[in-house]
Amino acid sequence: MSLPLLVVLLGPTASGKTALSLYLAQRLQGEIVSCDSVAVYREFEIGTAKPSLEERRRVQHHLIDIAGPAEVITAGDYSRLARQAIGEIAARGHLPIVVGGSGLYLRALLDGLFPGPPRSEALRTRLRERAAERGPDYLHRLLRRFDPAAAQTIHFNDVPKVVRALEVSISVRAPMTGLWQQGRNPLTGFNILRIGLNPDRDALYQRINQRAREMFSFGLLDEARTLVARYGASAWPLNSLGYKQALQHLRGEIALDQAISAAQQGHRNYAKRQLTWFRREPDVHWISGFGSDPAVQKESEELITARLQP
RNA sequence: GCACAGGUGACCGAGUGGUUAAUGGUAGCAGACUGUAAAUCUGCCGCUCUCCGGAGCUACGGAGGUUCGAAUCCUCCCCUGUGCA
Repeated sequence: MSLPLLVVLLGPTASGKTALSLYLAQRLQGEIVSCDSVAVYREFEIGTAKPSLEERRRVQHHLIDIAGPAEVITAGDYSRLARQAIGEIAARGHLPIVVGGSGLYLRALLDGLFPGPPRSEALRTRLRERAAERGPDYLHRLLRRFDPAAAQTIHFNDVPKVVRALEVSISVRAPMTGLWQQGRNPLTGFNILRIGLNPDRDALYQRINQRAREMFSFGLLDEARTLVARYGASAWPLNSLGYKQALQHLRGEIALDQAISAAQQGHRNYAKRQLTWFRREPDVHWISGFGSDPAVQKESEELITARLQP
């Protein structure tokens, strides 16, 4: 009895994951499970390069627009919801295709997270207040007491990770790295095929530059303005690439062309980080090219059909 | 044409006689990443070789000069900006 197939399509922003996923879903009776930490939010449209409504009518999409702009979705939330969606798709006899650029979300989905507590806003605020009083090293020194092993791995400048480790260690009353020993809760029951898109770096950067510029000409500023008016400037996803720069311009801090080039640069840096993350992902079938390229689409389709017929 | 100001490594920009291959920043490259991850953080970053301790070479517009020693001082030349003509 062979396990149902789960296709995972990964790659940096602007590598053509959407185009490829639409092609594959249509050819192979697939449904798409987005793995994108910003596309989960409604009303974030232009800056997220979500598939269009027309595309979403043609192919069933999941995990897009599942939360309001003022809500917070975490890797844990994503993992649970995505697993549910994948199970349902497989039960329907369709091919689940996970399409993503958010490395942590993908890992949370495939490998799971350690059995730790979710974030605690109250604890975090308290920690940060103390840190403000007692200096920048304070949190890391504290972590050395609560979880020496974690303190060893986490750089003292990496405040968010230090805070999370403290948050876990304090609320569980045991070192976080001890919990890690219990392992993760990986996704089971599927035969996973990972396909990675890896276009030429210069070509990718050019495409990113062009796309980021288009976001502005397609109305990113208006969208950002509306979101701020409705949900306030502190809505978390407004910190995302493109939106952040749009807001800086709306506040009059930078000129429009500066906002555009900052957004382009942010996206380029992000793409590079994604590639670093995905290089560590096991068993990826890397294809060098864009997902919009027919040859790449053909090659991916063949990879999948080879796995479908045992 | 004259008067100022200035030309520094891919870019911006400090340095104004000696621990200077040259502070910072940006870009770029590489890496990390266990519940905000489109976040956050780390390393490398003139060239060549390296037993990774280091060794050699080339560098601050160009050419000369002063000096034990110059990106830093002097002379001439080239170029840029601003002002006056």
